Amino acid sequence: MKLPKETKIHGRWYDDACGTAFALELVGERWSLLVMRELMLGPRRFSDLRASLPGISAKVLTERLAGLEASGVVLRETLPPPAAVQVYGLTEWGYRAEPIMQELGRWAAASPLHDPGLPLSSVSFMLSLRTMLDTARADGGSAAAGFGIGEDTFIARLANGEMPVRRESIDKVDFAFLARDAQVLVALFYGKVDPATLEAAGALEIRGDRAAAFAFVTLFALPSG
Amino acid sequence: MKLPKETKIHGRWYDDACGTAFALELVGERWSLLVMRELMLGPRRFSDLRASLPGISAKVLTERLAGLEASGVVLRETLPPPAAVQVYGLTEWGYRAEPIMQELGRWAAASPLHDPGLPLSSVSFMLSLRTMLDTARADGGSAAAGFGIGEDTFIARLANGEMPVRRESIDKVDFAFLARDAQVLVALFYGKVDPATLEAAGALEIRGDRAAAFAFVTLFALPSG
DNA sequence: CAGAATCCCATTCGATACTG
DNA sequence: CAGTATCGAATGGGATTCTG
Repeated sequence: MKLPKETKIHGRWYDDACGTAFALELVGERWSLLVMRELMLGPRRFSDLRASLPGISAKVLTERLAGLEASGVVLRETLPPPAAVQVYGLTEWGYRAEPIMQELGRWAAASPLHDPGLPLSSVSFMLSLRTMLDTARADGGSAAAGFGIGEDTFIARLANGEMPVRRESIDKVDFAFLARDAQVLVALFYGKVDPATLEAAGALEIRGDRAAAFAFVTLFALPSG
Repeated sequence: MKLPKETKIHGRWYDDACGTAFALELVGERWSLLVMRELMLGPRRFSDLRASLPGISAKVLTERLAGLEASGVVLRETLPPPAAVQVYGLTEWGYRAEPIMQELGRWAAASPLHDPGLPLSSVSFMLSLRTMLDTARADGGSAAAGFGIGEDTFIARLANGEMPVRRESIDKVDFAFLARDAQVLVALFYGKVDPATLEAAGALEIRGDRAAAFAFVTLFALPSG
């Protein structure tokens, strides 16, 4: 006779009261943190997530979402009619995991083995901007910067040294960067490639106040050493 | 004919330039971060590591150490004679991973599911002190606090709002806490259990300047909510 | 299209035994 | 003590299929 195999929160790996160990039990499985990363800028649908995470299978995504939901990190909700679609979003506590990803990224960026040539999801790029914002230089400045990356649009609103980013349509911004993919923006913001070159290649379009847009780009930089 | 199967850095999981994803390729395997945690306060021997990580097998520990060495996180060295034993330590870059663990711990501590009753390694406890130091209250203060936890001894040197912790014998400190295990110190520092109770139970001994020791304890607290 | 269910192979893990 | 070797069991994850 088999027990009905209750939803397990994935049984206690490390017998350890350390907060780090507990966190790893919650989000230490393969893919978990990357799923959370993709939700960090707002709820998404199952297939959006799948598309943003090259290599994840439907099964694994289902499992991770279920696990994260059981852990109180993810919330599954059905949008009100007429949309009536299912979306997954982070709980308030889930959103507070952003510093974990920032520290991981900051640390890994200092590795000599890092290959920045790989593809990048639009969310990854937008989150990296938040991490790489030079708060000293940005302080006092303010701007509403639009981003169009493939099908996705975001607005980053710089004010008081903070810069929340939201998935939002980009009308009413001071300027906007429209790019085919996130790598183009990596070249622009971190590679400091000349915008004119990218525009000439048809990979980038800058709308609105171009001077302000160029100034905005200078607020971001990879850690120096 | 079989290829000699070169040391693989464990082949590319996520095809993703995001720093977070890359970090997870380096240290995202089960146990990796906990091994690093145990090395965070100084080099250890294989069997010390095994003893501090309840549940890890010799095989997995060997594999993780090799992987971390290949990634440039861990360094294997042989102590000069007459000791001549093998120890594993973090590289300079490896030590810079501490904020990752702090953020993980901080975040997980806010979970309602966290069970603080589990056993805790001495390193976990000492690292938690660094995380939970109330820098506002500690600023200006200074002290050399000794800790004896089981067989391990550490000194935490508070000065200028910083508090490095080192594996070191505890003579020449202002005061020292001697405890049977880390849980006793959790009760003292975070549970705010009366020291007298713990001493009466034979679980704790406080040496040196007791008043200063009591004041020191008040500098640490779990996040309020 | 969203996602649950099944199948099956590859990998990983842990226990035990063994070695310098 | 510091691992290596081997083996069986558990798990993971891709592919495919099925349902609303």
